[in-house]
Amino acid sequence: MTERPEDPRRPTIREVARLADVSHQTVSRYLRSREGLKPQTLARIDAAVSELDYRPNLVARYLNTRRTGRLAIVMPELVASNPTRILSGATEAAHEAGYSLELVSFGGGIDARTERLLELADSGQVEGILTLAPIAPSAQGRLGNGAAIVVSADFDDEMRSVGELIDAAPVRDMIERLSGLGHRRFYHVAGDLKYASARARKDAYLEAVDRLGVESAGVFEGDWTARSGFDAMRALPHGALPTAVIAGNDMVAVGVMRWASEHGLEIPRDLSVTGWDDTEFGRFLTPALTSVELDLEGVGRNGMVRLVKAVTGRDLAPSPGPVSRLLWRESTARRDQTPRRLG
Amino acid sequence: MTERPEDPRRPTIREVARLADVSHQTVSRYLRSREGLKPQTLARIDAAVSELDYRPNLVARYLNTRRTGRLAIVMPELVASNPTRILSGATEAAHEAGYSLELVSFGGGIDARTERLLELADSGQVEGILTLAPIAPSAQGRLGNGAAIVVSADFDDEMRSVGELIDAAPVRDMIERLSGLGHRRFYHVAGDLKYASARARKDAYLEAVDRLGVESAGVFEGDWTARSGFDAMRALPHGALPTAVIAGNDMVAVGVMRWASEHGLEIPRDLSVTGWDDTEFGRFLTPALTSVELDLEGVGRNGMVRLVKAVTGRDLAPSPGPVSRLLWRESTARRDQTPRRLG
DNA sequence: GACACAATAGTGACCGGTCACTATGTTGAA
DNA sequence: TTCAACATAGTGACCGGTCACTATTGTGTC
Repeated sequence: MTERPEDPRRPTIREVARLADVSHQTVSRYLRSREGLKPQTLARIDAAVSELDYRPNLVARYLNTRRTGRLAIVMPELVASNPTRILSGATEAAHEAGYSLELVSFGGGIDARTERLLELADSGQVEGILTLAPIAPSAQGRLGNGAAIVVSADFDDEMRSVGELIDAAPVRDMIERLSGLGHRRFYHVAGDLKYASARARKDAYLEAVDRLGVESAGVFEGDWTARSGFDAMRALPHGALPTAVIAGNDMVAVGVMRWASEHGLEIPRDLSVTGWDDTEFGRFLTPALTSVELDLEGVGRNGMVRLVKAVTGRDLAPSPGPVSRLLWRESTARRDQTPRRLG
Repeated sequence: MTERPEDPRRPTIREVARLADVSHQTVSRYLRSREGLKPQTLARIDAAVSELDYRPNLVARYLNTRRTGRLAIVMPELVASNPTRILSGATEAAHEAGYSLELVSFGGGIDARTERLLELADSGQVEGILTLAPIAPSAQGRLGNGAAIVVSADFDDEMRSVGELIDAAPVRDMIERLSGLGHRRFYHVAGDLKYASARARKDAYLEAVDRLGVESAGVFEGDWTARSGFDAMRALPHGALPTAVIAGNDMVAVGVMRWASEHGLEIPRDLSVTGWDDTEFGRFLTPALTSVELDLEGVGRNGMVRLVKAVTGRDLAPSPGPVSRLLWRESTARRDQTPRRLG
C-alpha cells in the first residue's frame, strides 16, 4: 500500500573509492584494517567516508565471509522469572562484540524447541545461539557444522554451558543458618527440574539437609510458579509441616506464603520461607522475603561471552563481581518453640 | 581457537538448477512464486530441492531486493513489568510474516535511546522497528527514508502507535465501583508518565474522580516500581489518607501495601488497593490484588501487526479478543465506616 | 645506477540470489 | 499454413562487498 520512499541507497565502497581517488580494493582494505596504507591515502579515504557518511553494508560483506554478524537468543515461551535483565546483559555483550542479536521464542515442548533450534543452527542465518531454555540432551550429537550453541540456565555434560545460574551455594548457607536458628524440619519446592539451576538447588538442598542431619519433609517438583508453591504446601501430609521452606524462587515463595496465610500460619513465627532472585515485589512483601540477589545482567553477559568465545575464539570481558548474594529479611526467623498445627 | 568445520556450504540455486535440468533463473522464479511454470518443471525442481535439502540464502537475496527480512524490537533497559509476554507475541507475529526479529536494548535516557533508534532505522539493517520504550517526540520529523517505526506503550499524535496498552477504561470502572462501595477519597500512583499508558490511566483517573464528584488525594508521579508505590504513600500529608489507591500496576500496589502494613493499616478494611497487569504474585498476595488482566501476547502481536502493515502493506491477523479485563479480588472492599488514622 | 625486495595499490572474479531482457514453445485466429 | 500473442524458459549483468592475484612504487645495498 504505502510506497516506500525512492531508493535511499547508501553510498558504496566504489563511490568512496572514486571520491578518494583510489581503487575499491583499497577502500576495502581500509575497512577491514587500516594497516598497510600510506597515511596520506588513509586520510583521503577518511575524508571521503565522512563526506559521504559511508557505512559498510554488512549484508554484502557476508556473501564472501559467511559471517552474518548475527547471534540468536532463545527465550523460553513461558517464564515465571523475568528474563529481561538477562536479555539486557546479553544484548549488551553481543553488541560489544559487534554482533546483532536475534530474538527467538520457540513454543511447544522441549523437543519441539530443540528441533527448531537445530534447524536455526543449520540455517546459516546466525553464527551462534544462546538459549535460556533447556534443550533436549538428544541434540548434543547433532551440532555438526551449524552454529555454535551455548545453553544458559541449563547444562549437560556434553554441552557447553554457562553454569552460573547453577551455583546453588546459597541454598547451603540458608539451611545452615536456619538450622542454627533451631529449624529441624525443612521442605524444598523446586523449580522446573528441566532447568539445571533447579536441579542444582535441589541437590544442594538434599546435600545440606543430609549433612546437617536435619529432617526433610521432601522435595516438591514445581515449575517456578506461585501456583506450584501453593500446591506444594497443599500436597504436604497433614500434621507433617516443616518449619522452613526453601522455595525455588520468589514467585514460588509467594505461593507458599499464600497457603500459609490461608491456614492461619504466620510468617516467620510459624514458618520461615526463603525465595530466590531478589525480586522487587519480594522486597516489599510483608514479611519481606529472604532471597538471593543475582547478577542477572552478568548471567546474560557471561552467557554471551561464552558464545562469542565459541564462535570467534575472541575473549570478551566477563561480568565482574560475584553472581549471587544471600539477603536475610523478615520471612525467616528463629524457630518458634511452641509447635503449631493447622487451624 | 576452535577451528570452524570446513565449508559446510549449502547448495545454491545453480546446483538445484543443474539437478533439475533447468536454468538458475527458473529456480529463482520457482522460489518467489511457483506460478508460470509447467507442472512438470515444477515437479522436477521440487524433487531437486528436497534432494539437496536446499534452502534459499536470505542474505544473498537481500543484495538485490533491499529486503533484509529483519525487524527490530527495542526493549526499555529497566522495566518493572515483565515484557516477556509482549516479546513472545511480537516474535510470533514477526515470524508469521516471514521476518526475523532483532532484539535491541538501548541504555541511557530517552534521548540517547531515540538517537540510537534513528541510527538503527537509517542503517538499512532492518526494515522496521517496534519499540516498547517511549522515544522522544523530536524524532518524529526525522523518519525520512529509513525503516518504519512503530511505538508501542507510547504514542504521539504524529507517530504510529499501538494504542492498546493505552486503553484505560478499567480505571474508570474501578473508581465507579469503589465509589459505589462508599469510597470518597482516592489516590493515584501513576506509572512513568513518559509512557502513554501511564498518562492515559492518569487522565482516566482524573476524569472519573471529577465526574463522580469524589475527592482525590492527588496523583503521584511514580515509575512503575514498588519503591515508587511506597514513596507515594509516604509523600501523603499526614491525616489525609485516601480510602482507595489506584496503583499504576501490581508492582506499585505491592509498595503501597507494604507501606500500609508498616503503618498498621489493614487491607482492604482500612484501604482498598488496585493494581494492573494481573501478575501471578498479585494473585497470590494476601490479600489477593484486584487487578487488570491484559492480553500481553496480544499487545505484542498487534504492535507487530502494525509494523508489518507499515513495512509491507500486508495485513496480518490481529489478536482476537479483548485486551483487558478487570478482576476484583480481596484487596478492594466496601469502605470501612469507622475512620482510621495512622497508628 | 642497477637490482632485490618490501610496501602499497589495482584488476577482475566471485559470493548466491534477482532483475531486465531475450529466446523458444504453444496456441488460436486469419 | 502463417503469424501474432501469450506462456514458459534461458542468458548475462548486477547488488556491494571480499578474495586471489598482479602491478606499481619506494627503499636499501652493492
